[in-house]
Amino acid sequence: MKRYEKLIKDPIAREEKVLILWENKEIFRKSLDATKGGPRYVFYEGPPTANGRPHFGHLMPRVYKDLFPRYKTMQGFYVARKGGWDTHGLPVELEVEKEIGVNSKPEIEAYGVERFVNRCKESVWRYKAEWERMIERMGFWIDLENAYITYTDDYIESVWWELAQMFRRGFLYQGHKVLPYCPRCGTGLSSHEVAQGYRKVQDPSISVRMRIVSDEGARYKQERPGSTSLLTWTTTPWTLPANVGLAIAVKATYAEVEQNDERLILAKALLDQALEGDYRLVCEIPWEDLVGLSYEPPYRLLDDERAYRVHAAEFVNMEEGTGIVHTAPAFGEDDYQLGQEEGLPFFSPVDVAGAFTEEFPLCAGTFVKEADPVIIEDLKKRGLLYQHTLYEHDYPFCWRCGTPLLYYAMDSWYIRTTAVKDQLIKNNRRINWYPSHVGEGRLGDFLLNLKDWALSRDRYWGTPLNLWTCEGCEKVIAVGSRAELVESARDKELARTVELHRPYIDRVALRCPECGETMRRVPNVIDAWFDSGSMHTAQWHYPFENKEKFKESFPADFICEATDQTRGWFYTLLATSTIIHGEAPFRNCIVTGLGLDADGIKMSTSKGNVIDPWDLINVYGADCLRWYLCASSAPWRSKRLGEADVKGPLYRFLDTLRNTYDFFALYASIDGFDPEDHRVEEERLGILDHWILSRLSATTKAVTEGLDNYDVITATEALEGFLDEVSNWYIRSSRRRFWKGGMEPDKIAAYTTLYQVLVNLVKLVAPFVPFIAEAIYQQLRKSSDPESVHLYGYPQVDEVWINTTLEGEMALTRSIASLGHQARNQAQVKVRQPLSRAIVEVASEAEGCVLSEGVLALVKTELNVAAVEIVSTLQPYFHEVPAPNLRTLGPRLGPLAQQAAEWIRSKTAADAREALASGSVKVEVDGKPVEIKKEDISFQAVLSNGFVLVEEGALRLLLDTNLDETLREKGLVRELVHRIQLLRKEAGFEVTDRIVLGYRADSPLGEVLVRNRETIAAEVLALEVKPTLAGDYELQQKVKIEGNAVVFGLSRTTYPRGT
RNA sequence: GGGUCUGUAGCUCAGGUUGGUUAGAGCGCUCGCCUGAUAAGCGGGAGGUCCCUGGUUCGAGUCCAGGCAGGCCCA
Repeated sequence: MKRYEKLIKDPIAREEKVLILWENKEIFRKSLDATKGGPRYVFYEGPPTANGRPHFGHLMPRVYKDLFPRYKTMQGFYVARKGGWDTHGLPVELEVEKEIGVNSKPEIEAYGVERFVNRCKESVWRYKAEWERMIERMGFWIDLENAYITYTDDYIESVWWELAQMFRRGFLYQGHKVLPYCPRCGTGLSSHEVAQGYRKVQDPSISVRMRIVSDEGARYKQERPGSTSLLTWTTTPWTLPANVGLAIAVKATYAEVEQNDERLILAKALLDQALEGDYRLVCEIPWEDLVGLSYEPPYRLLDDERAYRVHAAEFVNMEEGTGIVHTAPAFGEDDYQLGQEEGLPFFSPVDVAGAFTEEFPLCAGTFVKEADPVIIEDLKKRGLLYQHTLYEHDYPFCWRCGTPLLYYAMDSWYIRTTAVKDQLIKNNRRINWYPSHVGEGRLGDFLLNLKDWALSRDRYWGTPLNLWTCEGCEKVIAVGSRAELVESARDKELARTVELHRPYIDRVALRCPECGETMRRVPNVIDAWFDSGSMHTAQWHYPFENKEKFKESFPADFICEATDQTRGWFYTLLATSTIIHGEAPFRNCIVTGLGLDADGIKMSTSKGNVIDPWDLINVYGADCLRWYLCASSAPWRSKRLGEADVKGPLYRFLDTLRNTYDFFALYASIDGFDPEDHRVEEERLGILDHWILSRLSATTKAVTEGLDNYDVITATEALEGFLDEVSNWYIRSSRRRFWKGGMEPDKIAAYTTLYQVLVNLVKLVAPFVPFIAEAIYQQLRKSSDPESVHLYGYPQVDEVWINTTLEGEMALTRSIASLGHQARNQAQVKVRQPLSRAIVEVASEAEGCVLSEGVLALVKTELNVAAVEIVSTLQPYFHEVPAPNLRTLGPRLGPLAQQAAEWIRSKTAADAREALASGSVKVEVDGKPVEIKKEDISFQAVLSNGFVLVEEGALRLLLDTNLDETLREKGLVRELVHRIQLLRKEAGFEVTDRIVLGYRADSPLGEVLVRNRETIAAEVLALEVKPTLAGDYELQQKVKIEGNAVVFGLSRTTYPRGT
C-alpha cells in the first residue's frame, strides 16, 4: 500500500537530502540530455571573479539566472548553461600587490613580472571552491566543469581574433587623450574603477584676476586699459601653471563692473554671488564680444601665439564661479577637447608621478595636490587672488591606494566605438530590457553621449594587446591568431609554444612584412571588460573551434546581472558584438537592483557591510532565500536584506506548502490512496474539485504568461494566491470528505483532485523553489513518472477546466463566509453555536448573484447556519421607527419638547405617517395642546431584534442570532464534541484511534449526552459510550460548560484497521 | 553638475492597469474566534498629510511643472 511520508520539517536537512538525490542521480545532466533535441534557449553567464568571496548581493541576479533556465528546460527547451570566470584585470593585480607587499610598478618590475603574473593566476582561484559550494547549495544549476576562463590561451586567441578584426577595419587607434590617471599606480583607470573611488572632499575654490593685455581681434574694447581684468574661476589651483586659455559660456551675458579702482569682467548672472562688497555696474557685454581677448596668465610658461586667449565653450558652468573658466588641456577632458577644437598648445609641467617638473620652478618636485596652497599664497602675494573659499564636491581617488586621481593627457589605444554609435543605438533598441528604463534611460543616454573606448592599460595581468610595432618603419600590425604569430615570428618554435601572457609574449619578436626589421609588441594589456564582453565569441574559442556551437548559441535569449553592469558587461557585450557580428548579443535582459544592508546602504566589500550568505542559507535554507528574492518585489528593486525580511516567506509560503502536502500525506496514507489504483469519473467531481481545478488552470496560465514576459512578480503572486486557496479554502472546506470512512467516490474524487493539484503545484513552483518541490514530488510520483520533478514537463494550460462562472460564484461565497464570520464576531456568537439562517443581499447587477446549492452548502457549513437565503433586498427585515427631531422641537416648544418627543416615540411609523398626512398634527401633551410638524419627525430604519447586519461593497449580510431549544442543544453537542476532541489530543491519541468514552454528568448535560449519543460517538470515534466512570480510563477529566460540569473518561480500544 | 530610480501604515512593500465611491497586502501590535493538517488559520481594531508646492480637471496617490530627500550610474 502506498505510504506518503511527511516532509522533513527542518528546511536545511530537507534540502541537503535533495542535493544528495540530485547528485546521485545526476539530475542536472539528465535534464540537459533529455532536452538535447529540443529548441534552443540560450543563456549567457556573466562571469564572476573568484578572487573575492561571494556575498549576498551576488545572489540576487543568480536567482533569476537559475529560474528562467529551469523553467525553459521544463518546457522542453535545451538550455546549455556554460559557466564562466572573469580572471584578468587590475583588481587581481592589486590583491597580489597586497600579498607580496609591493606598492608600485617599479617594485613589481623588481619582484619580477613573471613571478607576479603567476601569482595573479593563482590568486584568481582563491575563492573558487567557495563560489562553487554556494552555487551548488543554492541549487543553481550551471555547468562549471566546462566553464570558460578568460585567461586561457584559447580565450585570449579568440579575443585577439576580435581585436585583429577591429584593427584591420580601422577601429583601433592610438590616441592622446585625457584619462583619469593614478600617479602612484602609474596607469589610467577604467571608468569602472574610477566610479569606486569618489569621495566628498573640500577643495579650494578661487577666483583669479587675469588682466587684459590686448583687445585686438575682439569686439570688446577696453575703457580702462591696464586696470581691467577677467575674473576667472577654478577648483584646482595646481592646474593654473598649465593654463593656456579661458572659456566663456556660449549665449551668456557678461558684465563689466567697477570696484575699488579696478574693472572686472564676469558673468552677469553671477555678479552677486562671485563679488565681495559693493560694486558699480559699468556695462553689459554679450559673450561674442569677449571672444579673442588676450590676457595675462598667472604663470606665463609658454611663448605661443595661440595661447592665452578667450574662447567660447558649451561646458562652462553658469551656476558657480564667475562664468569664466580657466582651461588647461593637459588636465581636463573638457579642456582637452576645447584645446583640440581651438588649436591650443598642449602643455603639462607635471611628470608621470604627479610632481611638477623644472618647467614650473615655484613647485618643482612637489606633488600637484600639495602645490595648491603654495600657488594660492603666491597669487595672493602678487595681488592676483580675488577670492579664496572652500568648495565641496565629489572627487575621484584611486580606489585602492587613495591617491587623488589626476585627469591626465596620455597616449593610449582606443576602440572607435563612436563609429558604430548609430548601430549601437539601433541594436540596443532591439533588446527587451527589464525594466525598460535601463535601455531607454541609463544605457540609452550613455550611448547618445558615447565616447571611444579606452582599451589599453599600462599593466601586467591581462590579455596582451596584440599589436606589434616595427622598430624600423614604424608599421603596426595586429596578430589575429597563434598561427599568424608563428608565421611572422623570428623564433617560430617559441611562438608555437609561448603562453600568450606577459612577460612571455613580450619575448616574441616578429619580422616586419614591409621592411624586414624587427617588430616588438606594444607594452599594454587590455581592459578586462573587453574579455568578459567578448564571451559571446570567446567562450567557444570561436572561430578556431566550435563554429556550430557558436552559431546555435548566438545571440542569447536571456542574460541577467545587477544594475552596476549597465556600463560594464551589458555595454561591453553590446559593443564588441555590434562591431564583430553586427547585432546585439542578447535579446532579453533583466537588470536586478542592488543588495542593501539593514540601513539601506549598498552592500560592498569595501564598506564592510556585507552579509555572509551562509548565515542565512544555514538557518532558512535556499528555497526561502530564492522565494524571498523572487516574490518580495520586482527584480530591479533594491532589496534590504535584514534577517526579519528574509524569513517571511518561510512561514507564509513554504510552510503552507509543506502543511498542505502533509495534510494529504496524513489521510492518503491512512486510506491507502494510490493514484494508480483509484480513479474517478469526471462526473463524480464535486463543486470544490471543479473550482480548485479551474483555479489551477488559471494559475498555470498566469504563471506561464508572467514568466514568458519575464514578469516574475505576477507569477509569484499567482502562486501565493493559489496556495492560499488550496490550503485555506479547498482543504478547509473539504476536510469532512477526507474524514469519512470507507472509500466512497466522493472521497476518491477529493483525493484525486488534491493529488492532481499538488503534483501540478509542485511542478509550477519547481523553477522557483526547486528543493521543496523535489521533496514533495518524490513522495507523490507514480512509478511511471520521471525520477525528478525537474525532468517533468511544465504544466500546460488546459482551458477546458477554466470555469469563470464557478470562480466568480466561489469568490462571492468566500466574501459571504467572511461577512458571516464578521457578523458572528459582532454578535459575540461562537461558530460552534448553530444558527438558523443568514440572509444575504446581493445587488442584482453583481456578478454571479445566482449561487448554486453546492456552494451554498459550503457557506452553511463554514458559518454553521441551517440556511443561507439570497435575497435582492433586505428591506423586509427592517421596520421604520419615528424619531423626534429635537433640533426643531426644542426651540419651538421649549419645556414641552421632551414630552412631545415621548409622544412621537410611542407611535408606530404607520400611525405617525397617518397623523402627519395633512402636514402637521395637533396633540395634547401634559394637558397642553402642541402642534407637531412634518419636519419634527424623521423615520429611521431599525433592525428587528436578534439580527446583525454587516456589509462590504455591494454585499450585505444579515445574521439571525435568535436561538430556539433545538439550536441551543445542537450548540451544546458541538461543544461537547469539541471538548472530547481536545481530551483525545491531550491524551496523545492518534487521529485514527477508536475509544471508549465514559462520563458522569449533571442535568441538563446528562440528558443532552443521552439524546445525542450516536452523533457524539461518531464524531469522536467512540465505539462505546457509557454513562458511568466505572473502570480505568487512560484519561479522566472534568470539564465545565456554561456552568454545568461533566467528567469524561477516555480509553483507546482495539479496532480492526481498514474498515 | 547630468542621467535614472525611489518616496504610500511602526516595518517590508503592492511592474501602483486607462484619473472616479471608503488607498491595499504581509509582518508587527491588540481584542476575539476557530482548530481531527498547520512554527498555522479566520474576523475585528488601532495605525496614512500617498515627500512638498503649484497647475490641469467636476474630481489627482495617479497627469503636468518645479522643488525636497535617498539610492544608483556618470562627470
